[in-house]
Amino acid sequence: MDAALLSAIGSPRRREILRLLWDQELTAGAIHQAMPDVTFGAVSLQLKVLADAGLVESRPDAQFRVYRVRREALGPVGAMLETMWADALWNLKLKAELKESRRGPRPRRRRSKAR
Amino acid sequence: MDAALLSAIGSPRRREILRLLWDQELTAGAIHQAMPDVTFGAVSLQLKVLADAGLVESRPDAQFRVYRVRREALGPVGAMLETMWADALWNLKLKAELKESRRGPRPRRRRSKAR
DNA sequence: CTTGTATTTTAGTTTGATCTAAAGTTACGA
DNA sequence: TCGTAACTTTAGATCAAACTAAAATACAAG
Repeated sequence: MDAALLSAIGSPRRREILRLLWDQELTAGAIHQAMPDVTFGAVSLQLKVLADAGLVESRPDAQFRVYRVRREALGPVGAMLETMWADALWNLKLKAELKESRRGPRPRRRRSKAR
Repeated sequence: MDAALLSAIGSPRRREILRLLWDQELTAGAIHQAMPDVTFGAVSLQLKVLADAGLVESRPDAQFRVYRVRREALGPVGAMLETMWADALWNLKLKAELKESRRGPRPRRRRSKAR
């Protein structure tokens, strides 16, 4: 219930992750597969922000790392998010919103392997 | 109850304004007086963001413009903010947090009048 | 120990958010 | 109508969030 929580859920990208994790545990890799427009590294960084804010936690599981939401940390905001996600209009807006809110460099061509 | 609300309360500066307005109406000028580290223009811009998110509204009053919080738009988040503000520890942290989270240019010396 | 897979961390880049300063707008009152 | 006060908007500057690519780490299994 502090400022870090509020700024954590202020980011559409992080809300996207929360939504994926809302009713299932997922590995970092699975989260990344569901977010094809960013690199694995970017997902990992946002997971760290969420973890530092206490909104998600992870445990090792063989060679994987499994993430889950800590709903209790969200308090009443959890219900708000659920309402937003249940709203069909919101779903339609999601893609546009993510595209709009993109920051950072555009994808670059991977340098072709030196031979 | 949409994404604009969540990103609006994600900013410490805007939460500071919400707090000032929480239990009283204030003119834009009065808000600025309570925030001596930013210019009037910056306050006005943040008030616009809050108004666009539906979190505050304003009405003209003679030569002034009076702002007030629309608590109903905040839903359960309002109670969360109150809890945060009631927490004495949070109060101690406020100044440091604002200093840390500053963005944009540092104040420049006002150019001395050409003579 | 080596190889491969999963993830984190680092270094560097881009862009939007936030700011300042100044110009523009609106409304009151002399 | 003119001036002034209150506020908003614009143009430009700076900073940190969010990204990419690549290097580093962790850990399992052969």
